[in-house]
Amino acid sequence: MRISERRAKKKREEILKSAIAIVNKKGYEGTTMEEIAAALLMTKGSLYYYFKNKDDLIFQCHNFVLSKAVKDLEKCLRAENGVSASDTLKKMIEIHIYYAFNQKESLNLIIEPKKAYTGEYLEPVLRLRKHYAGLFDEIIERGVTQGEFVVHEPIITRQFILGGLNWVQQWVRPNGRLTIDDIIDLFAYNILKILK
Amino acid sequence: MRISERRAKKKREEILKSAIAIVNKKGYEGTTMEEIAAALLMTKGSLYYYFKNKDDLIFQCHNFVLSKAVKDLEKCLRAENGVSASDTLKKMIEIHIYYAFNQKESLNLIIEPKKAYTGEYLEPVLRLRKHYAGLFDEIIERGVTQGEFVVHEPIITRQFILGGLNWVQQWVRPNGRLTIDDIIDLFAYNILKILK
Amino acid sequence: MRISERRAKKKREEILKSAIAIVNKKGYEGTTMEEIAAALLMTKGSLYYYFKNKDDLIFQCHNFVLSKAVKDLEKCLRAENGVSASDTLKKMIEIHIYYAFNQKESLNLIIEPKKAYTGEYLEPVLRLRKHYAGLFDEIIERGVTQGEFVVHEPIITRQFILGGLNWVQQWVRPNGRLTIDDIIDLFAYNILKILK
Amino acid sequence: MRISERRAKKKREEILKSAIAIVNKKGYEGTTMEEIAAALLMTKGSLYYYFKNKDDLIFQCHNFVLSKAVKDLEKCLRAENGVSASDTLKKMIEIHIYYAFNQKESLNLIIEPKKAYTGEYLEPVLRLRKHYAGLFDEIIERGVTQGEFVVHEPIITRQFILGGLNWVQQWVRPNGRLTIDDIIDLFAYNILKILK
DNA sequence: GATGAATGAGGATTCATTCAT
DNA sequence: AATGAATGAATCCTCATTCAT
Repeated sequence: MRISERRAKKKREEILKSAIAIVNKKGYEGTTMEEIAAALLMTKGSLYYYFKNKDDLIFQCHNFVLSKAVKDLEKCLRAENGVSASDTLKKMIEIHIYYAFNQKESLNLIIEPKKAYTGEYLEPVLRLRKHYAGLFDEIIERGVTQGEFVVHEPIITRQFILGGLNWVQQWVRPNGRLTIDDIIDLFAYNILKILK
Repeated sequence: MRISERRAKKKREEILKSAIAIVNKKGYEGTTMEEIAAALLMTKGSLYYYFKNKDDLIFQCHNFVLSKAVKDLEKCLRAENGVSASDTLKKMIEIHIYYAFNQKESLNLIIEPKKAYTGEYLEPVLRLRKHYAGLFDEIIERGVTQGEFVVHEPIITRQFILGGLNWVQQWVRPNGRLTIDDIIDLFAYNILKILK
Repeated sequence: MRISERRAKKKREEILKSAIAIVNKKGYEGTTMEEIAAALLMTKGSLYYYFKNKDDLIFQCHNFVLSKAVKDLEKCLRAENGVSASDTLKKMIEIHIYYAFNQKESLNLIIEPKKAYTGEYLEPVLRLRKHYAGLFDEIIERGVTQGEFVVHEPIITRQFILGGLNWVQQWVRPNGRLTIDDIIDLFAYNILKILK
Repeated sequence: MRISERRAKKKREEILKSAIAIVNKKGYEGTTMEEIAAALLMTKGSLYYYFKNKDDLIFQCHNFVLSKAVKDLEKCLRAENGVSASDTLKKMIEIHIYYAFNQKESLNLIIEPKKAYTGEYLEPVLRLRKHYAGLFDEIIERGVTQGEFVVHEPIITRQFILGGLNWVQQWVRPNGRLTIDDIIDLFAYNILKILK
């Protein structure tokens, strides 16, 4: 029981990972169950053994990666040592860009949830996204409290910052003139200019 | 001929405008030819007299709006009076947000062109977008030249700024707590903080 | 406009008639859109030009024939001349058996509507059936009023009678020992025995 | 062997009983192997250890119930005490209605066997049904022989009566205005009117 | 120019069935 | 005996596209 359950979970993750790659290449509507199955050398029907339907599968793709990213951000945010808000934020920017870049295939923050998800799946997606965004609110607030940041309308500012960060997936290409670390530095530099 | 040509052109624009409204609401994949036709009290078939196919039509929607936005931006950029770079940029931000707000989907800069457009349509879209972005580069450069802005790596900074601006589409809702004008002010405020 | 409308209606009826034959041979679930289309030398897709979906098509099949039967029964019931209730009823039996026999392919009173129809289609089917049954109630009631019939619990009795009549489709075969007219006579004889 | 055989038989019956309940609720096509298995806390696959395939299983459901009904009818018919044909018939009506009411679908005499059963299963079903009907012929004949009934064309009359009885399935609902016993009385009353 | 009608290529989903373990 | 997993055929339905009139 234990074993088969674990095996099933592993398989589910395997499917998710493969599906994520396809979804991010072709988009939500552009991806077919057929294609996902084929990439795994399975048949369409088998997918339905592991996922209720396409919406479910795609939803779990999104969830899978976003949850991981959230966990990373939270760890960074909860670090107990006396790190300044600026440094924590910079670390968070790094994490975000890491996901957007290395896991581009998996964390599509760009798609509009309302178009991609319906009914029962929409709400959890929105919740998770809100949570994700909230982590940035938290660090901004902390910076303000500690007198490190000066922010007018923090929510709008956070929206602006996240927009800039998300946009990375649209244009950053590996092997560009600048390294990822360069970009992270520049972004952090710009963002701190806004917040100070 | 002349007359009929002109009439056809007018009809084409009429279709575009109606289609844009629908695309804005339902998105690219969510829009059907049927729906576009119905809204104009035409039949599906007739659309094919004016547009080669759906991709063509949607492409032209995008083009139509983006071109108008470009024209607006250019007019603002070319205004000969001695406006400061800051003020010009603020005006440009206003224009962008206006379009992002009112023409949501047809000016969907968030869409990855490589996903949405194929073959003959991809290249013009990319070109126009590059042009659009270039207008922001231009104003930044001007500000730098005139000693008004101080920018490190202007392209990266512009990408960041445009990201923040494009993202507006995803979250600005009419009747929110803040008015569009408030948001424009806040965005300009933040952006100028980066650039100064 | 007139013409094309009329042509469409004719086509719709053509489809219905063909579909009716198939549905009655294979049953509701056993019939596929493919099959219906093939029988008409059309493609599946075309059916959807005329009918919203399978439920709609099947519903209209049922409706088409049942409505005709109802009309026939009503004409017979409303005949102004001083026909006795017995004679009217006999005529109605004849009509019912006529449909069950000659139009066996089309009037399947046997299928359980609740299983075959869903949502929006169930209610009209039930209503029409109730109406059909009501016509028999009417003649029974008339007979009672006129002192011609003596009936205890007319609804139950009518249910019993209609059951016996509907059953005809299960066993009457053309070219049996008895003619249809024989069967009608025998049924009328038995039914009148119940009612008198 | 003996023991395991007996255990298998018991299991088979257990499955049948559970399946019958489901089939009664959802009908032949509406029932899935999955569902039957789930109700028994088994998996789909296991069912195939006990039954060749779905047709087999459903056929045996039908058989199981119909055989029991036949047995009940026969017991009633063979009762040696000097019961009148009328009383025997009334008892048979009671049995039929009891089954029609409680075992709705699995004793679905309304289903056209040729539609539901194929190949090897069709013939036994037809045979059993014929036998079932024959029991009613028998009592009618006995009544005639004993001078209790007067029947013209007994086969047609029996068809009519059985039709009325089978139809019960379609309309009797628990908690109606009349009790089952009321309905049995009324049916018997009407049927005897025909036969006398 | 316009349209009614038809088409056909998919795509999601269901489910009976199989089979290695 | 049982099951988890996989399969594939079948089925409904959508929609861009075509074309004769």
